[in-house]
Amino acid sequence: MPSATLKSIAKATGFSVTTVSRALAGYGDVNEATRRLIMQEAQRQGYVPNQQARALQKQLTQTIGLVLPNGGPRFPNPFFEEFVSGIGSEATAVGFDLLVSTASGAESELDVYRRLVGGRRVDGLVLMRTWVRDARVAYLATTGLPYVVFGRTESADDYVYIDVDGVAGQRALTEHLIALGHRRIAYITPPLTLMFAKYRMQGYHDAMADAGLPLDERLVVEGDLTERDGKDIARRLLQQRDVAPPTAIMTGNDSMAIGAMKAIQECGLRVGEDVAVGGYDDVSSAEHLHPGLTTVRQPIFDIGQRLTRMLLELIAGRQVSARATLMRPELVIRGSTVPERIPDEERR
Amino acid sequence: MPSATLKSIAKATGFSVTTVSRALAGYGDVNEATRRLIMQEAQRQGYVPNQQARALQKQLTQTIGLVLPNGGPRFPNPFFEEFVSGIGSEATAVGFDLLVSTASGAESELDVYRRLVGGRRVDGLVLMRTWVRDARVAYLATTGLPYVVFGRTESADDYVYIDVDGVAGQRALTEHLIALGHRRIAYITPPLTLMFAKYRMQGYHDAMADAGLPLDERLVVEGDLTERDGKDIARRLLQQRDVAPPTAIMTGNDSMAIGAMKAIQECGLRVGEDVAVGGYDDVSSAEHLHPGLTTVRQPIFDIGQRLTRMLLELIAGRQVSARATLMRPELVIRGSTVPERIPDEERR
DNA sequence: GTGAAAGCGCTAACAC
DNA sequence: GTGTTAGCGCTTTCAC
Repeated sequence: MPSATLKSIAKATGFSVTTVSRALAGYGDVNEATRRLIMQEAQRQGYVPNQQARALQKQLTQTIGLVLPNGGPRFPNPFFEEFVSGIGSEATAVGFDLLVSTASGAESELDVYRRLVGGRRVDGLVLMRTWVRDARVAYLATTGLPYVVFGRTESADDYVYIDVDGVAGQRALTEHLIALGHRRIAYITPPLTLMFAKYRMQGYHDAMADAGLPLDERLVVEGDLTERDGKDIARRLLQQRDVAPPTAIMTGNDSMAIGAMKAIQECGLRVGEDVAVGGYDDVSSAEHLHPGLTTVRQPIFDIGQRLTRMLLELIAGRQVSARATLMRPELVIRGSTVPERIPDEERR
Repeated sequence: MPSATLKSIAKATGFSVTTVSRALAGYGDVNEATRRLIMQEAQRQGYVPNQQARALQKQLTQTIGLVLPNGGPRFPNPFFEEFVSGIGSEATAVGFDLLVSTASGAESELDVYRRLVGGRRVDGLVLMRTWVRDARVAYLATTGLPYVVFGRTESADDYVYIDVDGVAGQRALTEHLIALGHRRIAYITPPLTLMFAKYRMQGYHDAMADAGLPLDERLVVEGDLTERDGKDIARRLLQQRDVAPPTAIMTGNDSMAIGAMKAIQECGLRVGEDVAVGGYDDVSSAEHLHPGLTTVRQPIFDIGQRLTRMLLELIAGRQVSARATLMRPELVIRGSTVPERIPDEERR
C-alpha cells in the first residue's frame, strides 16, 4: 500500500498540496469546510507526516542525541540506564525522540559527534562523563548546536551543565569514616583524567587534611571502575606486607566497592567490622548487599530530566538562566561502615 | 559558519553537484584526478552528508527503532538496559543509530509505532515484551516495515522472533524445588496477558503434574513485577491462617523475589532454610543478595544483538533463515534455595 | 567522465 | 481562501 502523502490527499480532495499542508498544520486562513474535508481524507488515508521531509525543510529533527561513551573504563550500567530513562521521559513528553549512538569500528567518538551534528541528525546533544580536557565540549562549542553537559571540564567554554558536588560527596564519606575512628583510609580512584575523579580526590584530601591526618600515597590506587579491578586492588591493599593495611576502603563507584567487599571476605575479614567500605553512586543493588553498602547517592534520573528540560529550552531558542548547577550528593550510611549490632531489630 | 554541502564543494571545485556526489560516493566513473580534488575540498570544508536529505531521497534512515513499553507493569530496569546495550552495540557496528521512543501524554503506544513507521523515521523496529494478543505485531504485519520480536504472541503472523523457553525455565526451577523436597510451592506470576507469563505458568504446572503434586490455586497470585508487590504478596502467602503456608516461593522476576525475601525475613524466617525463593532473569544484583538468589538466567544482551543482526538482514532485503529461535534458559542455583552449609568453604 | 534535470515530501514566500 | 513557485540537500536517470 503506497503511503499517504500531502499529494495523495490533495489529489483525493481536489485541493492543492499547499492548502492541504496548511489545513493540516492548523493555519487560520483555511475555509472551515475545506479543512474538515481535508482532515477527513487525511484520517481516511491514515496520513502521517513524513518526518524526513519535514526535518529537511524546517532544519529541525525533533530529536536529541546521546552518544554512549566508550573511551576509558566502561560506564557502570545502572548509572547509564537511569540517565537514559531520565532523558527519554522528558524528551518524549514534548514529542522529541532520543537518538542513541556509539562509536564503533574505525570511527572515533568524536567522529560520531561530527556525524550527528554535520548530518543534521539531532537538534541538540546531551554529554555525559566529562574528561578534564574534553574534546567533545571543545568541538561542540564551535558548532553552535545546543548541548548540555552532565559534569564539568577544565575548559573555559561557557556551557550549560549540571554536576553533583564530588568534593562535598567524597569529603562527607571520608569524614564519616574518620568520625568512626578510621585513620588509614584507602581510596581506589577512577582515572584522574575523568573530571569527577579529580573532584572526589580533592574531597578526600580535604577531609584528611582537616582532620590533621597524614595521607599515605600507598593507599591511593587507580582502578578502572569494574568490580574485578576493585577486588584485585583491595586484595593487594590488604595483603601488602611492608605497609600497615587500611582499616577502611573507599572506591570510585559501587561496582568497585562490591569487588572490594568480596576481597575482604575472601581474606577472612568481616566487612564493616574489620574493614569498612564506602562506595559511590548508590546503585539499586547497594542496599541489597550484605552488609548494605555505605555510599554517596547521586540523583541520576533527576539530573537526566533537568538537563533535558534545559536542552529543550536552548533548542527553542530561549535562554537558560541556571547555566551552572551544582547539586549536593547525599551520604547513605549502611552496614558496610556501621555494622548492624542487633540485626533482629530490623524485623518487625 | 554555513555548513558544507555538495553545492558548496561543487562551487569551490568548479564541478557539478552531480559529479561531486558521485566522487564522494565512490562511483567508478569519475576521473581519478577529479576525485582527489573533490575529496580534498570535502575534507577541507569538513563535509558531512546531510542525513535528512539522504534519507528523504533514498527512503532509508539508517536507524532502527525501539519503543519502550509503558503499558502494564513497568519493565524491570536491568533487563531493559542490557537489551538496549545489545541492540545498540550491534546497530552502531554497521553505522545504524538507535532511536528510542516512548508513548507520552495522550499518545498511545500504538500511536508511537504509527508515527515512527508513517513518518519514515526508522528502517526497522525491535519489539519487546509481547502480549498474548499484541496489537503492535498486528499493526506492523500490515505495514511491510521490517521488524523483529523478543518473545512470542498467539497470533498467526509470521514474524522473526527470538524467545527464551519459559516453559523449560520455570519447569527447571520448579523441579529443582521439588527435588529439594518442597511440596507447597507458591508462584507469584506476572499478569497472564503477558505472553511470557503464560509460558512460565505452563512450566510450573507441568513440573507439578509430572511429580504428581497437587496444585493449590491459593498459592498462585498475580503480581505486578515490582519489589513492593513481591513483598506484599509474599507476606500474605506466609501469614494466611486458613491455608498451610508455602515452603517455597517462585516469582515472575528477580525484583519480586527480592521483595519476597524481605517479607520472609520480616516474618522472622530464614530465606533458603525456612522458605526457599526462586526468581527469574538473573539481574546483576541477584548474586550479591544475601543469600544469593536462585534464578533463571536469560542472555538478554546476546538476544538484543542477535535480533538486531536479523533485523539488519531484513532491512537489507535478505531472507532470515532462522525465523523462530527458542533459547534454553539456564537455572542458576544459589543460597536462596540451597543454603550454604559451610560458608567458610568459599574462602580461599 | 561530466552535467542538466527531475524528484524524494514537505513548508513558505508570494501572487491572485 | 487558494494555487503557483521555489527550495531544503541529496541521488539518480539520461543525455552528451
